[in-house]
Amino acid sequence: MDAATSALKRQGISGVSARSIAAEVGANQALVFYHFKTVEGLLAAAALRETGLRLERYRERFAEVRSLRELLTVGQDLHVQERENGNVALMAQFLAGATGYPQLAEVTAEALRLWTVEIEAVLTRLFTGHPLAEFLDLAGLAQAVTAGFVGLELYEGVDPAGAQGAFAALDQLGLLVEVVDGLGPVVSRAVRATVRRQVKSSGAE
Amino acid sequence: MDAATSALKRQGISGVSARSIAAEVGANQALVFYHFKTVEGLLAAAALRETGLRLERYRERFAEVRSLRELLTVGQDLHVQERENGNVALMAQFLAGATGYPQLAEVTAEALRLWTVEIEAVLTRLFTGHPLAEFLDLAGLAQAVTAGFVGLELYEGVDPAGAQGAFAALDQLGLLVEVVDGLGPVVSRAVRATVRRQVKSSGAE
DNA sequence: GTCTATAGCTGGATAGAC
DNA sequence: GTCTATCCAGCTATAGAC
Repeated sequence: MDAATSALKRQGISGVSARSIAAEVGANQALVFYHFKTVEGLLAAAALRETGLRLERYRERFAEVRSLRELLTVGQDLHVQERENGNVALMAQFLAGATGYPQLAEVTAEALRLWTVEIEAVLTRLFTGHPLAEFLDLAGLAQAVTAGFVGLELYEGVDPAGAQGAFAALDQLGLLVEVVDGLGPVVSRAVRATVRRQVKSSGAE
Repeated sequence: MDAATSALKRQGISGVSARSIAAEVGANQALVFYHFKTVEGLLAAAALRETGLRLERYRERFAEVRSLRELLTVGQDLHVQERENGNVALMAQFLAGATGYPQLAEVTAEALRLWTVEIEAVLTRLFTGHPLAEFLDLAGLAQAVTAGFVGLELYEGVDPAGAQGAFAALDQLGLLVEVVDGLGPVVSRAVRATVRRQVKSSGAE
């Protein structure tokens, strides 16, 4: 499975094969079929195992997050580290492989779900007791965060400077939100009242 | 080039070949090499042409956007339409193909840049005269929006319901932002002053 | 469980007829 | 510009020795 992931990182989904994977660890090509039945089966197994490893590694960090900007910081660390390890390219390959490889599509969805659950837990913690909590769909936002992160990862794959710029802009935006958020109870109440009115009239989806 | 994109949509980067592309239009496999030198060359040419077509089609819509939520709406329309046409899967294939196919990486970056420019123009229009305009990095945010959109597209590829949830949550968030934004000059001035102070002390990146 | 060997296929790419 | 024919490399998957 290690060989599968590293072959995928190096050669992409279109270059990977039972042979290239086996060569990665100096093993024999036929073993892939003996153990995993098909190449796709091996890739799927490797994907699930890999996601588990990554999640374990970051669960602690997630638990320590106390603000949106801290979440972004963890995201950035994760981004840098995972990129160095090549796991970003890996995700791209799985997403691409989802077209035409149903088994791969399934495990990729499962992997993203696992990340989303983790993020939703963080968001729930952050917004417990927040005046606007009732107007936010945290499950949906967690999905948006996961999706956005995936997008940033892939964006960096083809335009590193652009991704940097995006992260910086988001950090600045996070700062803004925090400031607005910290304006105090008077503003907070005003916002709350206005939101309630507006939400009613516009019919929040 | 039409054949190239449609083959890519149907079979993914790992399934595409000079033969499968040629078969798509009942042409001969050797023509790929005659006209484009390599398969990768054909894919790159097709990518650029496709991006141009998409952009033309949405430039008008972008020009009519008057708020963040309208931008999201256009994004959602774009999302639905492009997904129906299979252009989402296409983008995933290009991003994945960027690993190991340098020419593909280059044109993919170029395509994303073109979208980002378009979005930055919209953001600039939206935030001209806005009290917080000076604290926002619009170029970076445009990149973040493009990246986020790509992520959502790919997310939907493996988990359609999840992407729906993300879009809904973002819409709700957009509503919130608009409400806060419309609180009037008093709050607006307070935010501005506070932000200025905070930005100075924390040193905005 | 791991190997060799091999069948059968599909791929990129070229030469050359038309 | 489009085709046929072809070379050769690489692929999945299996059979069977060890």
